[in-house]
Amino acid sequence: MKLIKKGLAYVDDSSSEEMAAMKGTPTGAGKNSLYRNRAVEENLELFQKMKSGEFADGTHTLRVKIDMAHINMLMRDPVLYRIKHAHHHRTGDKWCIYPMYDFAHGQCDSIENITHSICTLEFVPHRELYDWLIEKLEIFPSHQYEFARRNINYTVTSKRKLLQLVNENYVTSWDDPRMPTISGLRRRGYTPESIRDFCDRIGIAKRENIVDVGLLEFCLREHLNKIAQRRMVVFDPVRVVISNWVPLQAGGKTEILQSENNPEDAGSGMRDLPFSREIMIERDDFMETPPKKFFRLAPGQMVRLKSAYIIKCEQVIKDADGNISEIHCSYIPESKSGHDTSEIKVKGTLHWVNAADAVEVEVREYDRLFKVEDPSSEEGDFKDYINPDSLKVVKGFAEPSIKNAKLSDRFQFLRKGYYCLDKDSTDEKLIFNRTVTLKDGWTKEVKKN
RNA sequence: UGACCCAUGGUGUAAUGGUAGCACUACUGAUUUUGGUUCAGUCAGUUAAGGUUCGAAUCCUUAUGGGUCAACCA
Repeated sequence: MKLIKKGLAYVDDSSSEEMAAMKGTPTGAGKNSLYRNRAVEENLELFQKMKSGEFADGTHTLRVKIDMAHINMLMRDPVLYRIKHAHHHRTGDKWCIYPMYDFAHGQCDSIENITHSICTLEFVPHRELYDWLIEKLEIFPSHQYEFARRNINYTVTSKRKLLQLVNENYVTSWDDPRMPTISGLRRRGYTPESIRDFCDRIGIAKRENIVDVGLLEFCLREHLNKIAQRRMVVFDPVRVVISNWVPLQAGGKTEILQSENNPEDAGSGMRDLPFSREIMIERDDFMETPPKKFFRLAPGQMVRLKSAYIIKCEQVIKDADGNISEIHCSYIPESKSGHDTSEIKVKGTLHWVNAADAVEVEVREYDRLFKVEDPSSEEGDFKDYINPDSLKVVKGFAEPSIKNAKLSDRFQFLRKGYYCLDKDSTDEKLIFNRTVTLKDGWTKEVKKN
Protein backbone atom coordinates (compact mmCIF):
# COMPACT_ATOMS: atom_id res chain seq x y z
CA MET A 1 0.00 0.00 0.00
CA LYS A 2 2.80 2.32 0.90
CA LEU A 3 4.48 1.73 -2.43
CA ILE A 4 1.23 2.20 -4.34
CA LYS A 5 0.59 5.46 -2.57
CA LYS A 6 4.10 6.60 -3.29
CA GLY A 7 3.37 5.91 -6.94
CA LEU A 8 5.99 3.16 -6.93
CA ALA A 9 3.73 0.17 -7.51
CA TYR A 10 0.98 -0.61 -9.98
CA VAL A 11 -1.49 -3.32 -10.82
CA ASP A 12 -0.69 -5.01 -14.11
CA ASP A 13 -3.31 -6.86 -16.18
CA SER A 14 -0.72 -8.48 -18.45
CA SER A 15 -0.51 -12.24 -18.61
CA SER A 16 2.61 -14.00 -17.50
CA GLU A 17 3.60 -14.62 -21.14
CA GLU A 18 3.14 -10.96 -22.03
CA MET A 19 5.24 -9.90 -19.10
CA ALA A 20 8.00 -12.32 -19.98
CA ALA A 21 8.01 -11.01 -23.55
CA MET A 22 8.28 -7.41 -22.36
CA LYS A 23 11.01 -8.14 -19.88
CA GLY A 24 13.79 -8.08 -22.48
CA THR A 25 17.00 -10.07 -22.30
CA PRO A 26 20.20 -9.74 -20.27
CA THR A 27 21.68 -7.81 -23.18
CA GLY A 28 18.57 -5.95 -24.35
CA ALA A 29 16.22 -3.57 -22.52
CA GLY A 30 12.61 -4.42 -21.75
CA LYS A 31 9.45 -2.45 -22.54
CA ASN A 32 7.11 -0.66 -20.19
CA SER A 33 3.79 -2.28 -19.40
CA LEU A 34 0.60 -0.66 -20.80
CA TYR A 35 -0.69 -0.40 -17.24
CA ARG A 36 2.41 1.19 -15.78
CA ASN A 37 0.92 4.67 -15.44
CA ARG A 38 -2.38 3.88 -13.81
CA ALA A 39 -3.59 6.41 -11.27
CA VAL A 40 -2.85 5.74 -7.62
CA GLU A 41 -6.58 5.54 -6.82
CA GLU A 42 -7.22 2.99 -9.52
CA ASN A 43 -4.27 0.90 -8.35
CA LEU A 44 -5.52 0.91 -4.77
CA GLU A 45 -8.97 -0.18 -5.87
CA LEU A 46 -7.71 -2.96 -8.12
CA PHE A 47 -5.29 -4.20 -5.48
CA GLN A 48 -8.14 -4.36 -2.97
CA LYS A 49 -10.12 -6.49 -5.41
CA MET A 50 -7.12 -8.76 -6.00
CA LYS A 51 -6.90 -9.32 -2.29
CA SER A 52 -10.57 -10.04 -1.76
CA GLY A 53 -10.68 -12.57 -4.54
CA GLU A 54 -12.65 -10.79 -7.24
CA PHE A 55 -10.18 -11.79 -9.96
CA ALA A 56 -9.11 -15.17 -11.19
CA ASP A 57 -5.60 -16.50 -10.61
CA GLY A 58 -3.09 -15.06 -13.04
CA THR A 59 -5.19 -12.16 -14.28
CA HIS A 60 -3.49 -9.41 -12.30
CA THR A 61 -0.28 -8.78 -10.43
CA LEU A 62 1.07 -5.98 -8.34
CA ARG A 63 4.39 -4.81 -9.71
CA VAL A 64 6.89 -2.34 -8.43
CA LYS A 65 7.89 0.52 -10.71
CA ILE A 66 11.66 0.64 -11.10
CA ASP A 67 13.19 0.58 -14.56
CA MET A 68 12.40 -1.73 -17.46
CA ALA A 69 15.79 -1.01 -19.01
CA HIS A 70 17.75 -1.79 -15.83
CA ILE A 71 20.90 -3.80 -16.45
CA ASN A 72 19.86 -6.12 -13.60
CA MET A 73 16.85 -8.03 -14.83
CA LEU A 74 15.51 -8.41 -11.34
CA MET A 75 15.00 -4.63 -11.23
CA ARG A 76 12.76 -4.56 -14.31
CA ASP A 77 9.49 -3.97 -12.48
CA PRO A 78 9.42 -7.27 -10.56
CA VAL A 79 6.13 -8.74 -9.37
CA LEU A 80 5.32 -8.16 -5.70
CA TYR A 81 2.03 -9.98 -5.32
CA ARG A 82 0.13 -12.49 -7.44
CA ILE A 83 -3.37 -13.86 -7.03
CA LYS A 84 -3.73 -17.34 -5.64
CA HIS A 85 -7.01 -18.70 -4.44
CA ALA A 86 -5.35 -20.93 -1.94
CA HIS A 87 -6.68 -21.92 1.43
CA HIS A 88 -4.62 -20.51 4.26
CA HIS A 89 -4.49 -21.96 7.76
CA ARG A 90 -4.92 -18.52 9.35
CA THR A 91 -6.87 -16.38 6.92
CA GLY A 92 -8.91 -19.18 5.38
CA ASP A 93 -10.18 -18.24 1.91
CA LYS A 94 -10.48 -14.49 2.51
CA TRP A 95 -6.98 -13.43 1.56
CA CYS A 96 -6.20 -14.22 -2.07
CA ILE A 97 -2.84 -12.64 -2.76
CA TYR A 98 0.57 -14.00 -1.93
CA PRO A 99 3.88 -12.15 -2.02
CA MET A 100 6.85 -13.12 -4.13
CA TYR A 101 10.03 -14.26 -2.40
CA ASP A 102 12.02 -11.13 -3.20
CA PHE A 103 9.31 -8.89 -1.77
CA ALA A 104 8.85 -10.91 1.41
CA HIS A 105 12.52 -11.62 2.05
CA GLY A 106 13.74 -8.23 3.21
CA GLN A 107 10.59 -7.58 5.21
CA CYS A 108 10.83 -10.86 7.11
CA ASP A 109 14.44 -10.06 7.98
CA SER A 110 13.55 -6.51 8.89
CA ILE A 111 10.63 -7.45 11.16
CA GLU A 112 12.97 -9.74 13.08
CA ASN A 113 15.69 -7.07 13.21
CA ILE A 114 18.10 -9.34 11.38
CA THR A 115 21.42 -7.57 10.84
CA HIS A 116 23.16 -10.26 8.76
CA SER A 117 20.93 -12.25 6.44
CA ILE A 118 23.07 -14.95 4.87
CA CYS A 119 22.25 -16.91 1.74
CA THR A 120 23.87 -18.56 -1.24
CA LEU A 121 25.68 -16.96 -4.15
CA GLU A 122 22.86 -17.09 -6.70
CA PHE A 123 21.13 -14.36 -4.70
CA VAL A 124 23.87 -11.80 -5.27
CA PRO A 125 21.88 -10.01 -8.01
CA HIS A 126 18.81 -10.06 -5.74
CA ARG A 127 20.59 -7.92 -3.19
CA GLU A 128 20.05 -4.80 -5.26
CA LEU A 129 16.29 -5.32 -5.14
CA TYR A 130 16.45 -6.34 -1.47
CA ASP A 131 18.15 -3.05 -0.61
CA TRP A 132 15.90 -1.01 -2.89
CA LEU A 133 12.72 -2.33 -1.25
CA ILE A 134 14.05 -1.78 2.26
CA GLU A 135 14.92 1.79 1.37
CA LYS A 136 11.55 2.62 -0.23
CA LEU A 137 9.61 0.84 2.48
CA GLU A 138 11.65 2.71 5.09
CA ILE A 139 12.05 -0.31 7.31
CA PHE A 140 14.89 -1.66 9.45
CA PRO A 141 17.89 -2.03 7.16
CA SER A 142 18.81 -5.69 7.25
CA HIS A 143 21.73 -6.58 5.05
CA GLN A 144 22.15 -9.62 2.88
CA TYR A 145 25.50 -11.44 2.66
CA GLU A 146 26.10 -14.22 0.19
CA PHE A 147 28.35 -17.26 0.47
CA ALA A 148 28.96 -20.29 -1.69
CA ARG A 149 26.89 -23.34 -0.88
CA ARG A 150 28.84 -26.32 0.39
CA ASN A 151 28.91 -29.27 -1.99
CA ILE A 152 30.14 -32.75 -1.22
CA ASN A 153 31.37 -35.08 -3.92
CA TYR A 154 29.51 -38.25 -4.96
CA THR A 155 26.20 -36.85 -3.75
CA VAL A 156 23.77 -33.99 -4.36
CA THR A 157 22.77 -31.41 -1.79
CA SER A 158 20.08 -29.53 -3.68
CA LYS A 159 16.69 -29.91 -2.00
CA ARG A 160 14.98 -30.11 -5.37
CA LYS A 161 17.22 -32.93 -6.48
CA LEU A 162 16.89 -34.79 -3.19
CA LEU A 163 13.13 -34.48 -3.53
CA GLN A 164 13.30 -36.27 -6.86
CA LEU A 165 15.30 -39.11 -5.32
CA VAL A 166 12.59 -39.56 -2.72
CA ASN A 167 9.59 -39.13 -5.03
CA GLU A 168 10.97 -41.41 -7.70
CA ASN A 169 11.95 -44.05 -5.16
CA TYR A 170 15.66 -44.07 -5.77
CA VAL A 171 15.85 -44.05 -1.98
CA THR A 172 13.24 -45.19 0.51
CA SER A 173 12.63 -41.91 2.30
CA TRP A 174 14.11 -38.61 3.45
CA ASP A 175 15.82 -40.47 6.26
CA ASP A 176 17.23 -43.18 4.02
CA PRO A 177 20.75 -43.67 5.44
CA ARG A 178 22.23 -42.89 2.03
CA MET A 179 20.69 -39.42 1.99
CA PRO A 180 22.90 -36.43 2.92
CA THR A 181 19.99 -35.06 4.96
CA ILE A 182 20.26 -34.57 8.70
CA SER A 183 17.69 -37.32 9.27
CA GLY A 184 19.53 -39.59 6.84
CA LEU A 185 22.92 -38.96 8.41
CA ARG A 186 21.44 -39.47 11.86
CA ARG A 187 19.89 -42.80 10.92
CA ARG A 188 23.14 -43.83 9.27
CA GLY A 189 24.88 -43.29 12.61
CA TYR A 190 26.63 -39.94 12.12
CA THR A 191 27.09 -38.09 15.39
CA PRO A 192 26.14 -34.41 15.72
CA GLU A 193 29.64 -33.72 17.03
CA SER A 194 31.25 -35.08 13.88
CA ILE A 195 29.03 -33.01 11.61
CA ARG A 196 29.81 -29.83 13.54
CA ASP A 197 33.50 -30.61 13.45
CA PHE A 198 33.23 -31.08 9.68
CA CYS A 199 31.52 -27.70 9.30
CA ASP A 200 34.23 -26.02 11.33
CA ARG A 201 36.94 -27.56 9.20
CA ILE A 202 35.53 -26.70 5.78
CA GLY A 203 34.91 -23.06 6.63
CA ILE A 204 32.87 -20.75 4.49
CA ALA A 205 33.83 -18.63 1.49
CA LYS A 206 32.53 -17.27 -1.80
CA ARG A 207 34.20 -19.57 -4.24
CA GLU A 208 32.67 -22.60 -5.92
CA ASN A 209 33.72 -25.77 -4.16
CA ILE A 210 33.25 -29.49 -3.82
CA VAL A 211 34.43 -30.87 -0.51
CA ASP A 212 35.83 -34.38 -0.47
CA VAL A 213 33.44 -36.69 1.35
CA GLY A 214 36.60 -38.23 2.80
CA LEU A 215 36.91 -35.25 5.13
CA LEU A 216 33.40 -35.83 6.48
CA GLU A 217 34.27 -39.48 7.02
CA PHE A 218 37.50 -38.51 8.76
CA CYS A 219 35.59 -36.35 11.26
CA LEU A 220 33.13 -39.16 11.77
CA ARG A 221 35.76 -41.85 12.38
CA GLU A 222 37.67 -39.57 14.71
CA HIS A 223 34.66 -39.13 16.98
CA LEU A 224 33.32 -42.66 16.68
CA ASN A 225 36.73 -44.09 17.55
CA LYS A 226 36.50 -42.34 20.90
CA ILE A 227 32.95 -43.33 21.79
CA ALA A 228 32.01 -46.54 19.97
CA GLN A 229 31.67 -49.81 21.86
CA ARG A 230 33.79 -52.57 20.36
CA ARG A 231 32.08 -55.79 19.29
CA MET A 232 33.12 -58.74 17.16
CA VAL A 233 31.06 -59.73 14.13
CA VAL A 234 32.03 -62.18 11.39
CA PHE A 235 30.47 -61.52 8.00
CA ASP A 236 31.61 -64.34 5.76
CA PRO A 237 32.42 -67.12 8.22
CA VAL A 238 34.60 -70.16 8.03
CA ARG A 239 34.60 -72.63 10.91
CA VAL A 240 37.71 -73.09 13.01
CA VAL A 241 38.04 -76.15 15.24
CA ILE A 242 40.48 -75.90 18.14
CA SER A 243 41.76 -79.45 17.95
CA ASN A 244 43.40 -79.54 21.39
CA TRP A 245 40.39 -78.05 23.19
CA VAL A 246 38.45 -80.80 24.97
CA PRO A 247 35.08 -81.30 23.21
CA LEU A 248 31.97 -80.44 25.18
CA GLN A 249 30.73 -84.02 24.98
CA ALA A 250 33.94 -85.18 26.62
CA GLY A 251 33.65 -82.77 29.52
CA GLY A 252 35.15 -79.74 27.80
CA LYS A 253 33.82 -76.33 28.70
CA THR A 254 33.00 -72.94 27.33
CA GLU A 255 35.39 -70.42 28.80
CA ILE A 256 34.17 -66.91 29.52
CA LEU A 257 36.81 -64.40 28.47
CA GLN A 258 36.87 -60.65 29.01
CA SER A 259 37.35 -57.93 26.44
CA GLU A 260 37.53 -54.16 26.74
CA ASN A 261 34.54 -52.23 25.42
CA ASN A 262 36.73 -49.45 24.13
CA PRO A 263 40.51 -49.31 24.44
CA GLU A 264 40.36 -45.54 23.84
CA ASP A 265 38.13 -45.06 26.87
CA ALA A 266 39.40 -46.51 30.13
CA GLY A 267 36.04 -45.99 31.79
CA SER A 268 34.07 -48.04 29.28
CA GLY A 269 34.54 -51.33 31.12
CA MET A 270 34.74 -54.94 30.00
CA ARG A 271 32.32 -57.47 28.60
CA ASP A 272 32.06 -61.25 28.61
CA LEU A 273 33.06 -63.27 25.60
CA PRO A 274 32.42 -67.03 25.37
CA PHE A 275 35.13 -69.18 23.81
CA SER A 276 35.10 -72.90 23.11
CA ARG A 277 36.18 -75.59 20.67
CA GLU A 278 34.39 -74.30 17.60
CA ILE A 279 34.58 -70.72 16.49
CA MET A 280 34.09 -68.72 13.30
CA ILE A 281 36.53 -66.38 11.65
CA GLU A 282 36.36 -64.28 8.49
CA ARG A 283 36.89 -66.38 5.36
CA ASP A 284 39.36 -63.89 3.91
CA ASP A 285 41.44 -63.96 7.09
CA PHE A 286 42.74 -67.30 5.87
CA MET A 287 44.81 -68.05 2.78
CA GLU A 288 46.23 -71.37 1.75
CA THR A 289 49.06 -69.79 -0.21
CA PRO A 290 49.54 -66.38 1.33
CA PRO A 291 51.48 -63.56 -0.29
CA LYS A 292 54.31 -61.85 1.55
CA LYS A 293 53.31 -59.72 4.53
CA PHE A 294 50.05 -61.63 5.00
CA PHE A 295 49.85 -61.54 8.79
CA ARG A 296 46.70 -63.60 9.10
CA LEU A 297 46.00 -67.30 9.24
CA ALA A 298 47.72 -69.68 6.80
CA PRO A 299 48.91 -73.29 7.02
CA GLY A 300 51.50 -73.53 9.77
CA GLN A 301 51.11 -69.85 10.65
CA MET A 302 50.09 -68.43 14.03
CA VAL A 303 47.72 -65.60 14.84
CA ARG A 304 46.13 -64.23 17.96
CA LEU A 305 42.38 -64.35 18.41
CA LYS A 306 41.47 -60.98 19.86
CA SER A 307 41.12 -61.14 23.66
CA ALA A 308 41.64 -64.93 23.53
CA TYR A 309 44.47 -67.24 22.59
CA ILE A 310 47.14 -67.62 19.97
CA ILE A 311 46.26 -70.41 17.56
CA LYS A 312 48.28 -72.27 14.96
CA CYS A 313 46.81 -73.61 11.75
CA GLU A 314 47.36 -77.38 11.56
CA GLN A 315 45.03 -78.66 8.86
CA VAL A 316 42.62 -77.49 6.19
CA ILE A 317 39.47 -79.51 5.52
CA LYS A 318 37.75 -79.16 2.13
CA ASP A 319 34.41 -80.32 0.82
CA ALA A 320 33.81 -82.27 -2.38
CA ASP A 321 34.00 -79.09 -4.49
CA GLY A 322 37.34 -78.08 -3.05
CA ASN A 323 35.96 -75.28 -0.89
CA ILE A 324 37.40 -74.88 2.58
CA SER A 325 34.85 -76.11 5.10
CA GLU A 326 36.89 -76.19 8.29
CA ILE A 327 40.26 -75.13 9.52
CA HIS A 328 41.81 -77.13 12.34
CA CYS A 329 44.05 -75.25 14.70
CA SER A 330 45.79 -75.89 17.97
CA TYR A 331 45.74 -73.25 20.69
CA ILE A 332 48.54 -72.23 23.02
CA PRO A 333 47.12 -72.45 26.59
CA GLU A 334 49.82 -70.10 28.00
CA SER A 335 48.93 -67.35 25.54
CA LYS A 336 45.65 -66.35 27.14
CA SER A 337 44.96 -62.69 26.67
CA GLY A 338 46.17 -60.67 29.61
CA HIS A 339 48.04 -63.65 31.13
CA ASP A 340 50.36 -64.46 28.26
CA THR A 341 53.47 -66.31 29.40
CA SER A 342 54.13 -67.97 26.05
CA GLU A 343 56.57 -65.32 24.82
CA ILE A 344 55.25 -65.93 21.33
CA LYS A 345 55.03 -62.84 19.15
CA VAL A 346 52.50 -62.85 16.34
CA LYS A 347 51.99 -60.22 13.67
CA GLY A 348 48.26 -60.64 13.23
CA THR A 349 45.17 -60.51 15.42
CA LEU A 350 41.81 -61.73 14.17
CA HIS A 351 38.26 -61.08 15.29
CA TRP A 352 36.10 -64.15 15.84
CA VAL A 353 32.86 -65.40 17.37
CA ASN A 354 32.03 -68.54 19.33
CA ALA A 355 30.06 -70.76 16.95
CA ALA A 356 27.63 -72.10 19.56
CA ASP A 357 26.17 -68.73 20.57
CA ALA A 358 26.76 -66.50 17.54
CA VAL A 359 23.80 -64.22 16.84
CA GLU A 360 22.74 -63.85 13.23
CA VAL A 361 22.08 -60.22 12.29
CA GLU A 362 21.28 -58.29 9.13
CA VAL A 363 23.74 -55.62 8.09
CA ARG A 364 23.03 -52.89 5.56
CA GLU A 365 26.18 -51.69 3.85
CA TYR A 366 25.98 -48.31 2.19
CA ASP A 367 28.12 -46.88 -0.53
CA ARG A 368 28.16 -43.49 -2.25
CA LEU A 369 24.85 -42.59 -3.92
CA PHE A 370 26.46 -41.55 -7.21
CA LYS A 371 29.15 -43.00 -9.42
CA VAL A 372 30.65 -39.62 -10.30
CA GLU A 373 32.03 -36.82 -8.15
CA ASP A 374 29.67 -34.12 -9.40
CA PRO A 375 26.47 -35.63 -10.83
CA SER A 376 24.91 -32.24 -11.63
CA SER A 377 27.75 -31.17 -13.88
CA GLU A 378 27.64 -34.32 -16.04
CA GLU A 379 25.89 -34.64 -19.41
CA GLY A 380 22.20 -35.39 -19.17
CA ASP A 381 20.14 -36.04 -16.06
CA PHE A 382 21.93 -36.33 -12.73
CA LYS A 383 19.92 -39.44 -12.00
CA ASP A 384 21.69 -41.26 -14.83
CA TYR A 385 24.72 -41.40 -12.56
CA ILE A 386 23.16 -43.08 -9.56
CA ASN A 387 25.26 -45.87 -8.10
CA PRO A 388 23.13 -49.03 -8.44
CA ASP A 389 25.13 -50.67 -5.64
CA SER A 390 24.69 -48.03 -2.98
CA LEU A 391 22.94 -50.54 -0.72
CA LYS A 392 24.06 -54.08 -0.03
CA VAL A 393 22.33 -56.25 2.53
CA VAL A 394 24.51 -58.92 4.10
CA LYS A 395 24.40 -61.39 6.97
CA GLY A 396 26.63 -61.19 10.01
CA PHE A 397 27.34 -63.43 12.99
CA ALA A 398 27.81 -61.44 16.14
CA GLU A 399 29.02 -62.17 19.67
CA PRO A 400 26.09 -62.71 22.07
CA SER A 401 26.39 -59.34 23.84
CA ILE A 402 25.01 -57.72 20.68
CA LYS A 403 21.53 -58.70 21.86
CA ASN A 404 21.58 -55.77 24.30
CA ALA A 405 22.07 -53.20 21.53
CA LYS A 406 19.97 -50.05 21.76
CA LEU A 407 19.05 -47.59 19.02
CA SER A 408 21.33 -44.90 20.43
CA ASP A 409 24.39 -47.16 20.71
CA ARG A 410 27.38 -46.72 18.44
CA PHE A 411 29.48 -49.77 17.73
CA GLN A 412 32.75 -50.57 16.15
CA PHE A 413 32.71 -54.07 14.74
CA LEU A 414 36.36 -54.91 15.15
CA ARG A 415 38.50 -54.59 12.04
CA LYS A 416 35.37 -53.79 9.98
CA GLY A 417 33.79 -50.43 10.66
CA TYR A 418 31.29 -48.45 12.67
CA TYR A 419 27.69 -49.58 12.90
CA CYS A 420 24.44 -48.68 14.62
CA LEU A 421 21.15 -50.42 15.19
CA ASP A 422 18.48 -49.48 12.64
CA LYS A 423 14.91 -48.63 13.62
CA ASP A 424 13.66 -51.44 11.37
CA SER A 425 15.02 -53.95 13.91
CA THR A 426 12.68 -56.30 15.75
CA ASP A 427 13.26 -58.50 18.80
CA GLU A 428 13.79 -61.48 16.51
CA LYS A 429 15.90 -59.73 13.93
CA LEU A 430 18.55 -57.14 14.63
CA ILE A 431 19.39 -54.86 11.74
CA PHE A 432 22.53 -52.75 11.64
CA ASN A 433 23.53 -49.85 9.45
CA ARG A 434 27.12 -49.56 8.45
CA THR A 435 27.93 -45.96 9.30
CA VAL A 436 31.40 -46.00 7.77
CA THR A 437 34.16 -48.53 7.28
CA LEU A 438 37.41 -48.47 9.15
CA LYS A 439 40.37 -47.12 7.24
CA ASP A 440 41.76 -50.10 5.41
CA GLY A 441 45.51 -50.18 4.92
CA TRP A 442 45.56 -53.82 3.81
CA THR A 443 43.46 -53.58 0.62
CA LYS A 444 45.67 -50.68 -0.36
CA GLU A 445 48.75 -52.83 0.26
CA VAL A 446 47.27 -55.63 -1.87
CA LYS A 447 46.45 -53.27 -4.74
CA LYS A 448 50.03 -52.05 -4.86
CA ASN A 449 51.32 -55.53 -5.68
C1' U B 1 28.03 -10.94 -27.24
C1' G B 2 25.96 -7.24 -21.75
C1' A B 3 26.19 -7.05 -16.33
C1' C B 4 27.61 -9.21 -11.78
C1' C B 5 30.48 -12.86 -8.62
C1' C B 6 34.88 -15.84 -8.13
C1' A B 7 40.27 -17.71 -8.87
C1' U B 8 46.03 -19.95 -3.05
C1' G B 9 49.13 -27.69 -3.10
C1' G B 10 44.84 -33.28 -5.37
C1' U B 11 40.63 -31.17 -1.80
C1' G B 12 38.87 -27.38 1.70
C1' U B 13 40.42 -23.01 4.04
C1' A B 14 44.00 -18.91 6.30
C1' A B 15 47.63 -14.82 5.75
C1' U B 16 46.58 -4.91 9.06
C1' G B 17 50.87 -4.34 1.70
C1' G B 18 56.04 -7.39 5.35
C1' U B 19 58.83 -15.32 6.51
C1' A B 20 52.57 -18.36 1.94
C1' G B 21 50.26 -21.38 7.15
C1' C B 22 46.52 -25.17 8.89
C1' A B 23 43.52 -29.54 8.01
C1' C B 24 42.17 -33.73 4.89
C1' U B 25 44.30 -36.90 1.10
C1' A B 26 48.78 -39.41 -0.76
C1' C B 27 53.53 -41.40 0.47
C1' U B 28 57.83 -43.02 4.38
C1' G B 29 58.87 -44.90 9.03
C1' A B 30 57.89 -46.13 14.48
C1' U B 31 54.28 -48.20 17.99
C1' U B 32 50.15 -51.57 18.27
C1' U B 33 46.39 -58.09 21.15
C1' U B 34 41.88 -53.99 15.63
C1' G B 35 46.59 -54.04 8.77
C1' G B 36 42.23 -49.45 13.28
C1' U B 37 44.16 -45.76 16.76
C1' U B 38 48.55 -42.98 18.12
C1' C B 39 53.39 -40.76 16.95
C1' A B 40 57.32 -38.81 13.66
C1' G B 41 58.36 -37.26 8.83
C1' U B 42 57.99 -36.37 3.17
C1' C B 43 55.71 -34.57 -1.45
C1' A B 44 52.81 -30.56 -3.02
C1' G B 45 50.23 -24.05 -3.97
C1' U B 46 49.33 -17.90 -4.93
C1' U B 47 45.67 -18.72 -13.17
C1' A B 48 48.84 -15.49 -16.68
C1' A B 49 51.16 -10.89 -18.25
C1' G B 50 52.02 -5.98 -17.15
C1' G B 51 51.88 -1.80 -13.50
C1' U B 52 52.17 0.87 -8.40
C1' U B 53 55.64 -0.01 -4.15
C1' C B 54 61.74 -0.59 -0.55
C1' G B 55 58.34 -4.79 -0.55
C1' A B 56 52.19 -7.63 -3.77
C1' A B 57 48.46 -13.76 -2.74
C1' U B 58 46.70 -8.89 -1.13
C1' C B 59 46.15 -2.53 -4.67
C1' C B 60 45.43 -1.14 -10.35
C1' U B 61 44.98 -2.79 -15.74
C1' U B 62 44.36 -6.50 -19.29
C1' A B 63 43.89 -11.49 -20.51
C1' U B 64 42.38 -16.55 -19.33
C1' G B 65 39.23 -19.93 -16.77
C1' G B 66 34.80 -21.07 -13.78
C1' G B 67 29.92 -19.50 -12.02
C1' U B 68 25.26 -16.51 -12.07
C1' C B 69 21.16 -13.54 -14.45
C1' A B 70 15.55 -13.37 -19.21
C1' A B 71 9.23 -18.25 -12.99
C1' C B 72 2.98 -14.86 -11.38
C1' C B 73 9.52 -20.60 -7.85
C1' A B 74 12.30 -20.20 -3.42
